[in-house]
Parts: sequence; structure tokens; C-alpha cells
Amino acid sequence: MAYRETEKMRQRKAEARQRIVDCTFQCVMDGGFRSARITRIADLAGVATGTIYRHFESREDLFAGVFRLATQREVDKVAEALATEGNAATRLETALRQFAERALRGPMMAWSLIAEPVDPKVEEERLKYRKAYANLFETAIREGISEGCLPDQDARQSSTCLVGAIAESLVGPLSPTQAGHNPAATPDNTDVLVNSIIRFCMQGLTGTRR
Amino acid sequence: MAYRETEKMRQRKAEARQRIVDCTFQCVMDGGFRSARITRIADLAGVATGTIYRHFESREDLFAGVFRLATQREVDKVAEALATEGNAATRLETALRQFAERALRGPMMAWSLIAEPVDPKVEEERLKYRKAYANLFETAIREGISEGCLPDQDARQSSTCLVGAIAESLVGPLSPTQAGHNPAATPDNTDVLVNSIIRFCMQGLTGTRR
DNA sequence: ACAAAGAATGAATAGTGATTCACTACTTCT
DNA sequence: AGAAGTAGTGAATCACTATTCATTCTTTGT
Repeated sequence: MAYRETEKMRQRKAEARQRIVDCTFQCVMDGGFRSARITRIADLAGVATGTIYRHFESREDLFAGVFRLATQREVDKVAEALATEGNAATRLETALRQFAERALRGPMMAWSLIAEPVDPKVEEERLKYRKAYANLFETAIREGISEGCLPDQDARQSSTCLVGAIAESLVGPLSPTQAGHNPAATPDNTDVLVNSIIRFCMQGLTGTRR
Repeated sequence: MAYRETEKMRQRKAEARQRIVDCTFQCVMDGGFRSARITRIADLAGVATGTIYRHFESREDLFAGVFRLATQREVDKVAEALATEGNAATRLETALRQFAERALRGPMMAWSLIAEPVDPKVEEERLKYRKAYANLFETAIREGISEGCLPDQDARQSSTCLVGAIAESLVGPLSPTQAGHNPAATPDNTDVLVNSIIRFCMQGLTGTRR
């Protein structure tokens, strides 16, 4: 035998793969999935289109992977917020705020993750992503119930409603109408928006006027 | 001059157009927009593909029209529910129930309207559709506030949360996993599901434990 | 019955961009 | 240096359907 994959090669390949992922990320960040062309990604990553297919099954596959990564970041942040000190209700509030604020800070990516029409495999990831949030919330709600800071309720259902309420509230502000960035997203507005989303959600959870 | 459009012709054309719309509706009802092919629609309607283009600018256009129609039906039903007797809170509850139950009764169409990835023009209609619901709810919430049966709140924001919470709660049960119909949709389950969605929503609105 | 105009047809085309694959270049080992 | 295998290339191909348009068929008015 004459050639055997060596560590150096393995690493070089890993780097190329990473570069492809990063560039895809970049493309999605500024135009969403729909407008991210394989040729453009290849150009940015400094590889030929064919090379992309040595690393990923298909465009959809690549996108699903990138979606999952982007998603993991967000979910982790929320999980982090849920792992802080304080009672469950407070932590949930922090987590909801985290979710909304991060989305408004990176609107195009957030829109792609939440609402952009995508291919089936990516849509599948999106369902998982939403479920991941719901799971985190659900656990926290359960904790809240046993802590006694939240009334008894269907934790799964409530968590789903939370995800829906935030997502829907963000879709409007995030939607890339046509050109440029949304004028509605000043830091000031953001606060007001986020606060009233949270008010509704916390009322829904606690059944107590805020 | 020898030929002039006559009433009879106008009518015949209108019928063809209607047939095209109906068949598109049918196709969407059993497979969503994505899998609705122009050729299939033409076949069902008993016209040539070219004929469709005498009635509609493009596929997207036809779909947007059908989306709008399907939507109008649903929105009307909710409006109807909001126009009944009783205080605003009760009427809102009825309306939410109407929304959810109708969706669960026609799952494929509901999924297409709420969550199927669609082309931009159709997506635009979807945003309008969601806004239409939000507007109805918003008005009712305002009424509730002045009637005194709802506490003061940002009516626009609350209405958006309502739409999001219901939509998200339905996406799971409606999602066409792969084949056949969802086993989760027995009439019994439906009631439980709908009730807990409504509980969360009404708590969010009233801030009062249910 | 004929001419003029419109409507309908559907096979052929076109546009798009993902994907392939025959080939070249590179790595490794003896 | 040569053999054997792998990675990289990118122009050509493919797949998929929406859309077109030259042609045929209908309707209408004289």
C-alpha cells in the first residue's frame, strides 16, 4: 500500500470542512438559506464546488448541518440562562429575554432559523430546534411547579405556547421586508417589545397579573 | 368587428377559472403547496396547462390566490365567533377554540396555511393572514379592556402572542410526519389539547388563574 | 357561410442551479 | 523515483417543472 490517510491530511480536510461550514454560515447570515448558492459558498471557502460534495452529501445536508449548529448556539444560551440562580419563574423570564434579545441582535439569522421557508431536511431540524427550546422550558416549568412558584399546569403545553408566542412576536420585526434593515429595531423599541412579550408569557405561566 | 366577448363567454371563462381554483385547493388539501403540480391541476380541472396561464400570471400567483381564499374562510369563521353575544373574554375564548378545532379538522390545509414552507408571494399572504387574525384579536382585546373584563395591556402585542401560541401548539399535531394521518388526532385528544392551549392564552390575557 | 377575433391547446423550451465525474494534482510509502 | 491511493477540480450534465407560443378550435357578427 502506498497512501494512507495521515494526521496532517485529516486535519487539512477538517479545516476545509470547517471553512465550508463557516462560509455557509456567513452566507445565511446575510441572505438566508434560499439565496445561499453552492458556487458562492465554494468561492468564499476557496474550494471548487465539487469539493463541497466530498464533505457533504448534498446542499440540503450542508444546510441542515449549519442550521443545527446555529441552533445549538442559541439553545445553549437559553439553557445557560435557565441554569442561573433564582427561582424558576425568574430564570424563565431571563431565558425568554435572552432568546428575544439575541434574535433581535442577529435578525437575518434569527429569521432564517425561525421563519424562513426551507427545504424539508432543514425544516426537520427546525422542528427539533423548537422542540429543544420547548424541552428546556418544560423542565423549568416543572421545577417551578414543584418549587411552588408556578401553579400546576400542563408543562409541555405551556412551554410550546411560550415558544410560539415569542417566535410569532419576533417574526414581524425580523422579516426582511425587502431591502436594508428594519427601521423598527432600535434598542429602545427592542426593550419595549421584549418586555411586553415577556409580560404576556409570564402571565400565561403564572396566572398572576404583572 | 366579428367577435366580441359576450356574457356567455364571460361566464364560461369564470367557470374555468373557478374550476382551476377548486382543483388547486383540492391538490393543496391533500399534499400541500409544494407537491401541487401545474400539470396535475390542469388535468383535474380538465384544461391544458396553457389555459391556466390565461387565468393566472404564474404558479405563485395562483397559489397566492388560493392561499388567500382558504385564509379568508378561516378568518371569517373567527370573526364570526368574535361577533357573538357575551363579554369579550368569552368571545375570545370561543374564537380561539374555533381556530384550533377547524385546523385539527382539516390538518393538511391548516398545516399549509400555518407552517408549510412556501414561495415568497405566498409567504407574503401568510403574513397578512396572521396579521388578520391578530387584528381581530386585537380589537376584541381592546373591547375587553374597555368593558373591564380584561386588564389594561398592549393589545397588539397580546394578540400576536395569541396567534403564535396557537399556531405553535398546532404545528406539532399538524405536521405531516411522512405517511398517513397523525395518530395523535383523536377527537378526545383534540379536546384536551385545545383546552390547555386556551387555558394558557386566557391566563396570558387576563392574568387570572384558570 | 365567411371573416375576424379570442380562447384553448400541449409539445417544446427555457431557466435555474445542484450535482456529477473524468481528469489532474497531491500524499504517502517502499 | 515509482506505485498506489486519495483529494481536489470545475466544466458539463442533469433534473425538474414552470412557462411559452405556434397552431387549432370556437364564438361572434355580418
